[in-house]
Amino acid sequence: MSDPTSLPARPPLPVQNCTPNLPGFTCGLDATLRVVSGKWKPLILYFLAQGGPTRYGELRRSVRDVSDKMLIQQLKELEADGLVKRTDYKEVPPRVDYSLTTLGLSLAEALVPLCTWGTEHMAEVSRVFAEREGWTRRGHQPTG
Amino acid sequence: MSDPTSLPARPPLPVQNCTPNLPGFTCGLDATLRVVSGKWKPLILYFLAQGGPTRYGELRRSVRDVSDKMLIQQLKELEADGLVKRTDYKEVPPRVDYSLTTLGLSLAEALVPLCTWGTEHMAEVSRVFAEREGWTRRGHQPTG
DNA sequence: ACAAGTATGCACCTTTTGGTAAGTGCCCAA
DNA sequence: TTGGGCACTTACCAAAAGGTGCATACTTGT
Repeated sequence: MSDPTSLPARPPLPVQNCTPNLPGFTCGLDATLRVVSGKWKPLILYFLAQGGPTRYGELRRSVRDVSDKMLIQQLKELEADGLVKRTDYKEVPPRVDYSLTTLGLSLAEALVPLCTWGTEHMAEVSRVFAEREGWTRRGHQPTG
Repeated sequence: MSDPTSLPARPPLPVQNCTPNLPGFTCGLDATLRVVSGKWKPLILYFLAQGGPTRYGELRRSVRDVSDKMLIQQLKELEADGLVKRTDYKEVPPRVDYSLTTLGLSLAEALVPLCTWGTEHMAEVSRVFAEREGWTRRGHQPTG
């Protein structure tokens, strides 16, 4: 009956919507991950979702440890993907700000469950990563 | 009133839960992305969520174009992260299967909105990617 | 005996991603 | 005149991710 090889009566599939569609994407999730993956993109999305239109410099200061090159690059990609809008006020000294588009906002909304999951299971995930990488090297007080 | 510089009365923040927490993760989303990013991981999660315990070979055939090295590697990582369980039946010829853990299943559930988003906006995303990369090289009729 | 299938491991290489440091053109303050 | 802030840009480099192909040890089928 509970023979692992037969696997009867599957409970409701959690990851539906994941049907291979357009060329280049294996599924919706794949498409999504391509636009959000990038070391700083989630953070950028996060800050823009929170703060609304944000100037470059401010964003730069908000997203800690990001370099100019990286920030610009990720912003450009997000812009090219239609997730953020860049507004250049053509002033001098330069003034530019970035905000989420409707698409970007909808993505940010879709990300909420992932944020929640990550927050809830961060301890587990963190623990496992700590061992894989040399994470405790600087000594941020492990167990002892 | 709708002066872009003043931004009054923010609507509800969509990406809450994204508060910097444990060392190594900037936010929950960051933690989540670290465990799901990997070229084949979403697909693996997808198939496991659909099919339940799946033998290596079957998975290999399901996840099209994946190589042994990659599949094994991603499975190992997913296993190390506590998302999938590997069962070795110690038979000969070898028989091993992979299934989602409770944690893996909960993640798969959290991924659903992303799948949906990706599916809904795949056309847009695909279009933009087509131009960025050399996507049209095989000639799937561009504009001209 | 030989090929094929089973689930991996390993060596080597290319591509992608991320990071550092410097420079640009413009203005303002000291 | 020097220095700083603004929003970038560029050249170069290191690290991570991904890919190819061969090897293993054992069994079944031809």
